[in-house]
Amino acid sequence: MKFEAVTIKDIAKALGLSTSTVSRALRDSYEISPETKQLVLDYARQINYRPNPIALSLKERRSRSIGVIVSEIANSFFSQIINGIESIAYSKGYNVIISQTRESYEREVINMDFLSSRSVDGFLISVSTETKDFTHITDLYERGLPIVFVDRMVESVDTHKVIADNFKGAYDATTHLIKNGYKRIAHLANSEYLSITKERAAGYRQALADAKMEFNDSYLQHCLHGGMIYDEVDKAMNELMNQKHKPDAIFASADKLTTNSMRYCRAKGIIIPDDLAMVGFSNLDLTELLSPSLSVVRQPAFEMGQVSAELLIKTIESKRPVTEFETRVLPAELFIRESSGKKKKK
Amino acid sequence: MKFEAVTIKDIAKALGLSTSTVSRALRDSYEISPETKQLVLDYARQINYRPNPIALSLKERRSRSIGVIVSEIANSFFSQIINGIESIAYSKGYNVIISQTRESYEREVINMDFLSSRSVDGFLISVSTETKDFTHITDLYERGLPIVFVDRMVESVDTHKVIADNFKGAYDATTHLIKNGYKRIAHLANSEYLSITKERAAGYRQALADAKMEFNDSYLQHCLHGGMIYDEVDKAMNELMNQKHKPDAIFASADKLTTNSMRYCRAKGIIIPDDLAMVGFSNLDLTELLSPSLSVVRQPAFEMGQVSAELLIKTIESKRPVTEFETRVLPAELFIRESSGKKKKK
DNA sequence: TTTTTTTACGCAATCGTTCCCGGTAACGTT
DNA sequence: AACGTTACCGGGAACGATTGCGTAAAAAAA
Repeated sequence: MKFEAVTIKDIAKALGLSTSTVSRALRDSYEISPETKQLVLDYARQINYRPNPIALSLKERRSRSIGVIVSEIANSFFSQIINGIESIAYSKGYNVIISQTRESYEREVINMDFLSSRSVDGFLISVSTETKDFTHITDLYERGLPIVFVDRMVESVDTHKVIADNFKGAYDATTHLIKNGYKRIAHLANSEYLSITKERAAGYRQALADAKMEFNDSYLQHCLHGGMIYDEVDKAMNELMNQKHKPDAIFASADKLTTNSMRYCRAKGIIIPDDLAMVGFSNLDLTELLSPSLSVVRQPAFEMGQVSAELLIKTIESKRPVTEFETRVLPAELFIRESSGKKKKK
Repeated sequence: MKFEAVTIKDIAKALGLSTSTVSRALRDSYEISPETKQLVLDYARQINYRPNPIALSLKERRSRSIGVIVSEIANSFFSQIINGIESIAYSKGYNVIISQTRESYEREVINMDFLSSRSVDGFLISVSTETKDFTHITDLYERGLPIVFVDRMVESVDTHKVIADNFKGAYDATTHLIKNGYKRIAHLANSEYLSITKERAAGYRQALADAKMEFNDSYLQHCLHGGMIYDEVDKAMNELMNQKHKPDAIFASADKLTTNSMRYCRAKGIIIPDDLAMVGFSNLDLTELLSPSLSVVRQPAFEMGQVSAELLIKTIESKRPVTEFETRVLPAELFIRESSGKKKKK
């Protein structure tokens, strides 16, 4: 099936003008007489002329589109980020092309490759949990393609970064558990490769240290795919719960880690918070409907998306190569609900 | 910032050939000698040549991209559909551009307009709850742009449609409530404009009729934005619960209707299922973690996405205008959990 | 050896748009 | 009267790739 669009040539022919004149009239050039302009404009509106963005892209060597690399759009955190990105991008005339890695390094490479060959003008990236080799990113970066990291960044690449205050979020969550009387607080962490994992773990450890509590290495478990796969959470939780001194609280550092560890507790008959308290990093909007309702550290995902899109577009549209980059840290907020209720005396 | 890509001309110049020869060599044309082919191929690989898809789009008058119009990607149902679409589209070399209406007619028009001017080769549409005027769709359809409807379709447009068995899903859900002893079953329905709303309401009414139960008009409440806005659910629930003979069960016909009516019950101290049983159309993957766990009619969203993408791409790539269209109806499955437990005797 | 066929490549048009060059009037300035 | 300005507009190259057509050289057939 084919679908014919109106071009500048059609207007030129119909009006007995040249394409140059029509083009200039449409762009409101000073070299065109007001009458001709009006003529062209009226006719263009009448036949519903739309400039062909593909021809423009070819000519201007830019596509006015940005590529977004996230792990999963089904994850509230990322879908909120995307909403923020779109709100800015659309207002500035940019198209947003979303690509999901599902936490696979391989898919990240393939997708970025695909999008860069589709001539996106820049990337907004939250790297996959598996990614430890960054050459696919640095290659593009070195060829001059603007890149902004959101949430999960690559330290070694010098560009704009937008993150939540992971350290403080983790610190607050852990401190909250401590204040509520929990003594053996475990940390269910994301992939070790991620920047956010390190930052959150640091906040967790600092909170323990400030409360003069000992850090126990066996209370720290990592999940390579951020809890996306139930089995890895199951395994990690078993490691935690099969110890002699099992934890009485868990600080989970990702959305799926949190929900899947709740699933685990359901399956094993572990009562939250009586047997095990729980706080997680999560942007779920159903936390208060869960059983029990879930205490979370919530990141300002929408704003993170907005800020990162603004920074990216600013970089794309900059005339001179950008050399000064900023790292924006947005606050993360702790919401206290039932899952981390005060520890009951036995 | 600019980012120079290597073109076919660079290869031609470097190898002392014409661009035609290079092009043909890359496409493995028979008119190019094996030696020249090898030369070109080797060099192309060496300098990492990628054909410019924008130039191709301009020439071939197609973009190899499809536009997807959904209400919200944060909705599990739609994000699963999108995953299905992407799985097919990427394998066939198509790009997927996602656009959210947030149930706004205005945004639907703007977004479709934007995407069609960006030369998508076809649309996969699930109309917004507000949409009752379809001229923005029929205009494109009449100009020959392939369109496939997913889930929420427009009856009057003759094209491929992919839906779940809404009638049966609703019938099963209602019948299940009846069998569990509920006598006054209300239906919290989506926007009246939607095809799915009518189908589900029909299933609901048929189930009542088959059980020789009376249909009570005051037990049917519509929400124009599919429950996306809490206030409309609050209002509808108040209408239901402030009656003299208030319902003892609710069949909610959308994801957000279900979760927001649970919020309502929480807020009002209504115990589910003791005071009010609940079954909803939902593709949430957290239903078993809710309090109480939620009985749902689940649609095969991923498959719906796959099937619709296949139909769309088949239409796009068809040489002759397509005149035979199909409507694929996929089964919806009822999952029974706590929220619709057997009615307790008072 | 001559003619025909085949092989292997280049030229140029094309897609829709912009923009650098021009060019031509009409008018004003010496 | 001769030249410069200004206002308006058109021709055509360019962006990157494909492709119909033309053609030289080589190979095959006569």
